[in-house]
Amino acid sequence: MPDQPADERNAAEDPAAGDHAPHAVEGKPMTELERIRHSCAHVLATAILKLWPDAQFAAGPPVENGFYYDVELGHRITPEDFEKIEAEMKKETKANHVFERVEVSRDEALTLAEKGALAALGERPGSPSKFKLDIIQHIPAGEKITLYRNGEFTDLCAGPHVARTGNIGAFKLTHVASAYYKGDEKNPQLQRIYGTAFKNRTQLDEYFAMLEEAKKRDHRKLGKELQLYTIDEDIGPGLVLWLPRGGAIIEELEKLAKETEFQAGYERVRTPHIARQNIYLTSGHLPYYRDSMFPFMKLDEHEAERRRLEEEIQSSKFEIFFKLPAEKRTFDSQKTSKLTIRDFKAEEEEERQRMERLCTLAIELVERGEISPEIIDSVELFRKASAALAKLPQPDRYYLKAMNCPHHHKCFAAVPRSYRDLPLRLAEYGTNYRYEQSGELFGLMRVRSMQMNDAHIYCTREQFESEFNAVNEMYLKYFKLFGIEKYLMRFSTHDPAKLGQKFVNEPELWKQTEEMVRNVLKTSGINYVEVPNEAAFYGPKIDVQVWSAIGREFTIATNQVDFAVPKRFNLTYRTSQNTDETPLCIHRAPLGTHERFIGFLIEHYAGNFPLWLAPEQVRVLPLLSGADDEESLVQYAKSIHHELRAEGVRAEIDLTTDKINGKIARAEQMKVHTMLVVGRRDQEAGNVSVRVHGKGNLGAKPHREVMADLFQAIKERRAA
RNA sequence: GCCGGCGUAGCUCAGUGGUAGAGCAACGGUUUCGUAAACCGUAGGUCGCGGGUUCAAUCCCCGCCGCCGGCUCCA
Repeated sequence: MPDQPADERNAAEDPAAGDHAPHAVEGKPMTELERIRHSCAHVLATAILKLWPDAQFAAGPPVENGFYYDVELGHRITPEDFEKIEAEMKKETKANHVFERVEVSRDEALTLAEKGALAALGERPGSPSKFKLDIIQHIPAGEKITLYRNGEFTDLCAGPHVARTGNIGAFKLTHVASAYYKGDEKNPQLQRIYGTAFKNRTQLDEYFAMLEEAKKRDHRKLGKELQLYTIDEDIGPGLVLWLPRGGAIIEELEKLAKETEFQAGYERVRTPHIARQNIYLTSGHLPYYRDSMFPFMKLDEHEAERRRLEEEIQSSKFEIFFKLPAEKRTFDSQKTSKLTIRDFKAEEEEERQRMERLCTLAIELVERGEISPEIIDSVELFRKASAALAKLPQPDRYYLKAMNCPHHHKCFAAVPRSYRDLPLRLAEYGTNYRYEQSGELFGLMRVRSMQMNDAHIYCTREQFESEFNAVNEMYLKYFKLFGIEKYLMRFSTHDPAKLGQKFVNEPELWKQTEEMVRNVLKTSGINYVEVPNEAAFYGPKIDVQVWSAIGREFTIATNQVDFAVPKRFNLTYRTSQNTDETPLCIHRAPLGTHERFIGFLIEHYAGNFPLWLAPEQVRVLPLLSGADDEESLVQYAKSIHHELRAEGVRAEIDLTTDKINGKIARAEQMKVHTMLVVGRRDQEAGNVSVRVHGKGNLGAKPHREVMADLFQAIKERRAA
């Protein structure tokens, strides 16, 4: 990275880098590969300056699979420019310049930046290195400031670097995108040029070959090819239509979840997709997360009347406002960016009261003869319309639910609860709708409608630890079943300094629950990291990250402790001492949402689902020629097909008269798990010939044996 | 939401300022055929949508919608 720690922080926040990314952290030495990439970023900047001398550079760190450099430049760099830039870079690496480290004082650094000589080939009078200037100003006092030189190029940089530009073995620019300076959308947008570099050509080639492989696993590509799902723009972006083959996977996942949860003592509830506004005021979601929810549906029997009155109020407001002397217009509305629930509810009322004060003032002024009496008409109109509006019944507002908790809390509250009822575990594959920003939508991974493997566990403090542990056990069980080896639990905790602001003011509960969660994680030997200051406002949480085979990282599931919202809902149970107590709530979703989880599974399995999950488990392929004497062979094939269907196996049969090679090719392309080839020879011997996707021809076996094995493999959810 | 790129048949893609093609899939026919594609034929498109420039627009310009790569965001 060419810059000082300010930039390293920036890189550390780069989602592309990820927490597992081996990027440089202050105080930790860079790996050799990182030094190569970091140095290559300097070479990139050098090349860009040779082509466009007025380029201004910001940050250029190594990231997970390469490096980037952010540049401000009038010319819009496109991939067509890459060849040109790479040619210049080549010259620089061929020249084999030394990376020379120079320690400078803060003043020297500032002077150079003023002269435009940082991230530059020399001084550029009149165009200071503005981003570098800003970075220098953010370097903490007392910290060393260093420059690195390679050839003509000098950059502000904490290092380290490879010894010489020639040590960068092989590199390639990959793409260009835009990024805000320091990741803040209020800052200018820069062009971010991505590239990658390796020790040698072979490794670079291997990397690109790996990318090609990864592309083949992309869930969007496979999802289309395997006819799992579609997203139709007439239905809406981010709204997934599950086709029968994808629906089959959903069925299996739900069967799995229902079995597992039943055995773990969960009970299932079913709740509607919408709810009235009030519930989201109670839960706190509406003031905080209104932007992520679809706009409400308004059911208003008095719509026309209400609109008329609102217009009257609006116009009389303006009349009053403008007829008042300027200095009396104390109209400034408080900024509502930090809405609390109460504020939200009271917003309209406060506005009305503000106006009412103005009305009273107006009347006083008229009485004192300070202003013309015609304002009285407006005041009367305003008061009349306001009163009439207040009398109208409030319209109903319904929201699509963005989460299931409020509905489940109401299920808890519907029946008087005793400590004997706890823990109460309410589960539902709930459908949620979230209005994600358009630019966020991404295949199945980020959608606007989703179905979540949700449940809320209501328990006492004494029960908490064992309940939380049981949830974790369930996660581990699922990881094993799906062969997920690389996972990480991010345990997000609170910052005591922010109690009452970002986090509910319950210091004891925070401490207790965090300690209990930590205990569970430690004793169960789960792979986790603790992330301070990232908890939910109502309690500590665990985000479960897994990595797909193409190295994409996904937060697949979440597991949260909630000791605040149940209180808001006045949820209580009767204790053995005959007092009322608020339960703790554990929110958990081990299989996340169908959308994201299946998206993950597609990439994880590369579309080659194990038998129990495969959309089409078996296809029967009779060897047919279309001749007249094949009737009994057709019957044999059909009987096998029927037998499978009768056992609930997703089996199809291919009765076309295509050659067997053609039938097999089609079945393989759709990644059908097991193909049963039946010809005359098999029929006569009571056999079927088994072919398994990815394993090829396994030869003829007795029909009964094959069936029994298929049923068994499905029943035990065998891995392959 | 922001910056940039892209949008041609069900799918993968070619193509041009003079209203469009290929392969696969589909459909019809022919084919005695044992483990990744037999052969012939037919049909299929308002070239994302709307406006503009032009004698003429799928192609050039503008707006919108959608997708892709990033940024921001992610209870």
